[in-house]
Amino acid sequence: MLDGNGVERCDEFCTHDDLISKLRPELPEEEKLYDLAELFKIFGDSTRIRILYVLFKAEVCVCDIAEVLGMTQSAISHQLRLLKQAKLVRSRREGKTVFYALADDHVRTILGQGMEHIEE
Amino acid sequence: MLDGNGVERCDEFCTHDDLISKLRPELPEEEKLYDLAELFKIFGDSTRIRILYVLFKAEVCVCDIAEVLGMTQSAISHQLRLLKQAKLVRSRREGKTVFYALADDHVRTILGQGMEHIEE
DNA sequence: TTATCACATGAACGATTGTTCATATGAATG
DNA sequence: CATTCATATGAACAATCGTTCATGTGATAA
Repeated sequence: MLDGNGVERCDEFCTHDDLISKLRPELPEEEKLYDLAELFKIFGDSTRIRILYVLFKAEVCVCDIAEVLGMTQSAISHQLRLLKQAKLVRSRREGKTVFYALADDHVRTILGQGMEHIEE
Repeated sequence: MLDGNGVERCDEFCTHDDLISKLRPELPEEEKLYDLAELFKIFGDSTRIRILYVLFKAEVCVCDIAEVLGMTQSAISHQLRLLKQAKLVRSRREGKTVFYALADDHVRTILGQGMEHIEE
């Protein structure tokens, strides 16, 4: 499956060696591509998407998110943890309550672009 | 876990009923949010991200993608199928060879925005 | 301090997902 | 036609992921 395995490689006729040697160095670092996939993985769950849309316009506490989405506080809290680790949301404590909000307009843009795509 | 379950709900004091009743109707349709998550799920895999970046500038055949990424033709083909179903890539047949390319600039924008986010 | 409330977290189970292997399709060539 | 080559696809297994349940943490108030 790796290079040099003749069985899995195309013939000389199909494999455009010059194209390949040109493309390879133009790719971003392997690690960045991995991190990028990890980022989109966070967007790739309907519960998290719904949470992000709840936060689209307002700053909301965990309890209210759970209430709006009809899910347990625990499930929401687990997802908020992932969203925060990915820096898609930020949190602010006020007494016993913790308010969450979208981290920046970057998140809004990505959500908007995605929404445009599926509406085509 | 659904509404009306007192155990899982916050108290009156925490639950901001007016905020909730204001937020709920502002959310996009449940189905759209689900579809949006499905879209981002496609971006959320490093193999697919790498394929998309191979296609970022050039139109490339399946065999060459496999060669550049050092993976089997089968694995690449399976992923290209998902990418095409999500309309992130388009394909063009030329004899025995099938060339793939990014579907539109929408895809480029989403990739670019994501890349900016992780580089912050 | 003790009790209560809002939220966070660890373990575990069921469901989803990506790869491999084997095989099938579809196009060109002899 | 039969063969070859590029690609597509089905089944199956390992690994990852999201939820639930139980419990822990941090803050307020009595």
